[in-house]
Amino acid sequence: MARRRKEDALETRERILDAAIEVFHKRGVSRPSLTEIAELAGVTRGAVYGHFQNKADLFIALTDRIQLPDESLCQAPLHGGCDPLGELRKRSLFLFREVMNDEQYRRVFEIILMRCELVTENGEILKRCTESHAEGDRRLRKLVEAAITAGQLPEDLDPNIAVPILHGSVIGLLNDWLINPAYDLVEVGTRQVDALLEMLQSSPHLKRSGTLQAPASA
Amino acid sequence: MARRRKEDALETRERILDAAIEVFHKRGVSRPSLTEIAELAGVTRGAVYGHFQNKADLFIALTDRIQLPDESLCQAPLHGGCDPLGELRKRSLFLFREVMNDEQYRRVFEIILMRCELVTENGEILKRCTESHAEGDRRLRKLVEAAITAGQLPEDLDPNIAVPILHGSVIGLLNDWLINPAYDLVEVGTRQVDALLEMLQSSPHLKRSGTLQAPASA
DNA sequence: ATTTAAATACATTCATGCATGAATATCAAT
DNA sequence: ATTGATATTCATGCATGAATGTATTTAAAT
Repeated sequence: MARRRKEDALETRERILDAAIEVFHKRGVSRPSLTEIAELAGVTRGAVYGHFQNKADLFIALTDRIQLPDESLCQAPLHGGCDPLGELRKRSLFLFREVMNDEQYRRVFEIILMRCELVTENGEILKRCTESHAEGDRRLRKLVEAAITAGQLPEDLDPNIAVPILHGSVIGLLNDWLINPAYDLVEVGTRQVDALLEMLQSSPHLKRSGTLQAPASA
Repeated sequence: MARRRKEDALETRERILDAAIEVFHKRGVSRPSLTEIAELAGVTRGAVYGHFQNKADLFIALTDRIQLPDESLCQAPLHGGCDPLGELRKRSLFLFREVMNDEQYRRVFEIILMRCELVTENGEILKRCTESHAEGDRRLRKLVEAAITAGQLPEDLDPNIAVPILHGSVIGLLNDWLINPAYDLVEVGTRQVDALLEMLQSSPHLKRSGTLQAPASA
């Protein structure tokens, strides 16, 4: 074939990306050839190489279109800070809703989560995953500490305990649901977050005293 | 080279398996060739084909040596049933301890979790993952229901809510820790489980009334 | 006329799986 | 204990196929 208009070229690019999502989602990232993706997109391999350097580059372009859960959960630097817990709740529910309702988002996320190999050869996405995870923890910690300062959480709550539990529970529910979406994620998620926040306020098992823990200075 | 004694042959097999763990853990399952694994094991590809049919077969042999978290979490059909909550607690802590202390176990688990592609071409491991997940949910539900019957949890606790939250939280913490093992999993895990069980007993957000939910018949 | 999207053709690389062969372990028979 | 036959582990070499990346060509848009 021959040259298309600029708009057509962009559309071709999108078609390739969509085809790649479908193929990667069904067969993983490593196995399928570019031929397979090209054919599903209705073009030849030449077109793919015209838009992307190689499969890794195509994969990166795909993942750039979505936010990872940790990125979505902990984006802005908690504006204002008047209601940290409300902020946390809002963001969690937003994430649950987005994952549940946006099919395309979900499929890309499923590819990253369980249909690609997080190794150095996939440097870009590996980096994003680990860094967003770490950054998520950091932001979550700030939220929790702000909540303590604001009086929304008890003084003697141990962030070293609360943060990983909170993070693991929310992200864990999300991942679980992706594996087996047998329930209403938004409803269960809402209840989870509410119950967890309540738990942070009241549970003696999350206090600093329990086991020896580096006592927060100041 | 030539034939070895039976024991030597078994040792060769083990060496190949260990080499495969190392290679898969570092570079993922799909990329490395059998040559790479053989060389690390100090043999040639011929030896690998002598012990395993192909890479997929080798990978299966690897994963057969460990239990998945859900398998470990929900093995026996809850013997006796006098103390369901204690049973649940015990199993969770056992899992946390095992993952934290057994390096080999952990590496294989990390391969399954984030260094292989869970697609139909990897049928065996995909099946194990999805089935153990489902079975884990089923067993967890039985435990929760038994706990309600035994009076350890409130009558109006909604298992449809409690089970996914419990499962997601525990498995989520485990997965989180594997990504970034920056804390003591056993300590945080213990506190998490204790706080969660407490939460199940007291939180109004996990009751049946909240939103319309299929009322458990009888 | 020139530029560019996309097809086509081609060379190269590489992993796989198998067939073959070497050399020792194992065991039965003496 | 020695010998001989057999089985078995592992190395080697080869044929095959497939995917990749690039170079070249085509033909339309500007």
